[in-house]
Amino acid sequence: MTPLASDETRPLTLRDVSEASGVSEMTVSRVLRNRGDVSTATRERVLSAAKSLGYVPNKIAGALASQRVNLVAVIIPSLRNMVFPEVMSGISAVLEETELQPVVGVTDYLPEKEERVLYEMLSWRPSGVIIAGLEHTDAARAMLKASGIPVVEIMDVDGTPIDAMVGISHRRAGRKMAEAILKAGYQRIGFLGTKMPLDHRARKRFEGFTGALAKGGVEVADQEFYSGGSALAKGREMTETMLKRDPELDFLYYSNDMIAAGGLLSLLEKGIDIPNQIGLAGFNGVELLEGLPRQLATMDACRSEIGRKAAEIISERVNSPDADTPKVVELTPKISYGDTLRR
Amino acid sequence: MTPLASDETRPLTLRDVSEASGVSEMTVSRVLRNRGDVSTATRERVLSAAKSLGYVPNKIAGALASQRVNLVAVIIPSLRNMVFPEVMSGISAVLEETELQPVVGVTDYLPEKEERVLYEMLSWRPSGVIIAGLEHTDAARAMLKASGIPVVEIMDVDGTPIDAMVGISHRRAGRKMAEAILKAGYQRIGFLGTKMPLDHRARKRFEGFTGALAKGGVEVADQEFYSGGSALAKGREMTETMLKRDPELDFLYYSNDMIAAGGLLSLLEKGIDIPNQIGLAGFNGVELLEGLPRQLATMDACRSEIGRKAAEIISERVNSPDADTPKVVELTPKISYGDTLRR
DNA sequence: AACGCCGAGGATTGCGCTAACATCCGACAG
DNA sequence: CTGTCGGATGTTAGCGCAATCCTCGGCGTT
Repeated sequence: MTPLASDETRPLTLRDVSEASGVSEMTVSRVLRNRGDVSTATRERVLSAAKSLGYVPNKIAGALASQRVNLVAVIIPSLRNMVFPEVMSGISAVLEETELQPVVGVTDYLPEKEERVLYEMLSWRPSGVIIAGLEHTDAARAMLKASGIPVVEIMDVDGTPIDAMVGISHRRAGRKMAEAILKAGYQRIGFLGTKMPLDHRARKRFEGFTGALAKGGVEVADQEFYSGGSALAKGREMTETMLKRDPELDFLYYSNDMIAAGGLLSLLEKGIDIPNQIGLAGFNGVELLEGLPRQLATMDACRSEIGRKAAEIISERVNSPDADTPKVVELTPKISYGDTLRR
Repeated sequence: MTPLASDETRPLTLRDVSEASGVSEMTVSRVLRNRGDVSTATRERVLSAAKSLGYVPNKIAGALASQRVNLVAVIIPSLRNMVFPEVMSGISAVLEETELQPVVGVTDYLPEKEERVLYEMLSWRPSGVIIAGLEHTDAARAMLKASGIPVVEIMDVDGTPIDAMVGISHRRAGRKMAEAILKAGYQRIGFLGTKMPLDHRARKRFEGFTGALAKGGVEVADQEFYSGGSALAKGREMTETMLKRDPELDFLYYSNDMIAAGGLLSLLEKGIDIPNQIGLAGFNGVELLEGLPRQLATMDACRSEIGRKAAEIISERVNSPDADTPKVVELTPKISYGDTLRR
């Protein structure tokens, strides 16, 4: 019970446990990993010795010796955008059933940082990589190819994967929303979103959106972009700015739900008739929306499903390297009209 | 430039680079780590060889050989509560200046999972541990003590740290809010929060809160607890339930800002006069609040500062193990009255 | 009684790298 | 011309574990 913690903590090794329990290191190793035949008697002796010493196996040594590392690198742009924690949940949920473990790296939407983080992670020789987006530096792409491990690019399927990809088509998502908006009879449409040079998925949605509008003979009447700050507050600000500039707008399409929620609150306060005078739509289907005064029109990005599928692909590939797992999984976001988009 | 990626990818080692550049493995190692004297000529030869092969060092082997691992384990209950990503930001910001790297483990607020996650992380022999909360299983506590590495418990300082702690006093936070509420003349006070058996910090706030109310001769008039679901929606529901049960309430104290925001939206829709008919307060000071129709009264939990301080302690301890770093850092949350708490 | 088999456990080797020491060589002082 | 110093490199020996192969003894079979 009492961890004896040798006087001045030389770190414990298998040898310590083996000496304490009178068997060879190998047997201790077998017991601790539940591998190979060990009699119940010695197993128990070893376990109690390990416990009383407070021994924690050294995975570094274990991984080096066995050439197996049960880690999956997960590389995402940010943790502060709720989208990614939700993807993580999906990943964790699946990996928990396996012996694999996710390890997160954050890129802050910077390609060079992505490259650095990737290098760091690969240097731990993970069993697989899940990485957000299809856009990477050449070096990053080369590393991923050369790594020889399963790589799943997630969130987006508008492009060519290095290995496999799981996500939705953001172009199509933008298009679908544009079609729904036109069908509902809106005409004068504003777009509000993030500054897009680094947010490829928002850009693709925008492209799909404007493309579909164009097909209907409509152009985006006004645009507004932000970066940084409280998304809710920015949504408010941008909405007010835009409506001041062009009071005739009858629809606002936001590149994410948070700014859309800000816009919604702002318009409601002004007593504007939603969805008749102005319609609104966001993107993502975040949980937060459920508590808003009106159900915001949005499009579910299948976040948790993306995480789950990606993790499943990695897990299968790790367990049976030659089984042919899908290379492209395109999920279909469904539009939800809520109360802010006429039907 | 072209990663030659030997026909059927035997993973690259130092030896491959050493052969490709005609120097010993040791020299390659020195170059790649920027350690020791190497002439500029060979340095460049080695670097270009490494690059053209696409060599990525193996940190597993490196860590085993050098007995040094530049990882800091960060163990938190959840990523879906914005509090923790914000703490993470603080940690990352500081660690980025050092050679240390954070690795996140998530416990889902479950003590046994915390224990498992901790065991996993310690088995990678990190250089330090940052762990949320002061409440851990005996086994977890024992592991941390025995690990011989710096341990910083964060978020909370109401208790005794294993090694060091950085946070705020949640009891005091609850007390302060109670005092502000009483001083403003509110009398009939409701409390709404998470089910608390596992949320020790919410519990401590509640204790401090009721304690201070008691001193003012007031008791909490009604309580309501939730778990799971969209916090914003839950805040709405709970608020409505509670007011139906006791329409005389004149103040609602929520254990976090998200449910408080839900309550705020709900009350505003009903046209209730805030803060005169009913006052509201939350806890955390989340960024989201900035976009709400009213500025919610809250108390800043110093999240990013906690992360930064914790990371600084770890970093200092790693670099100079005997320098005496502070063992307890108590930050002082400041109350912000906003528009929902009379002054 | 001879044989083989299997469960239980030990001995050896090496994973890829770095610490620590050893070596080599040219420069420079005396 | 010798001694010495230090910059630049190589050599050796593990780090802590798991793969692999090995030993040993008991047991059932024919």
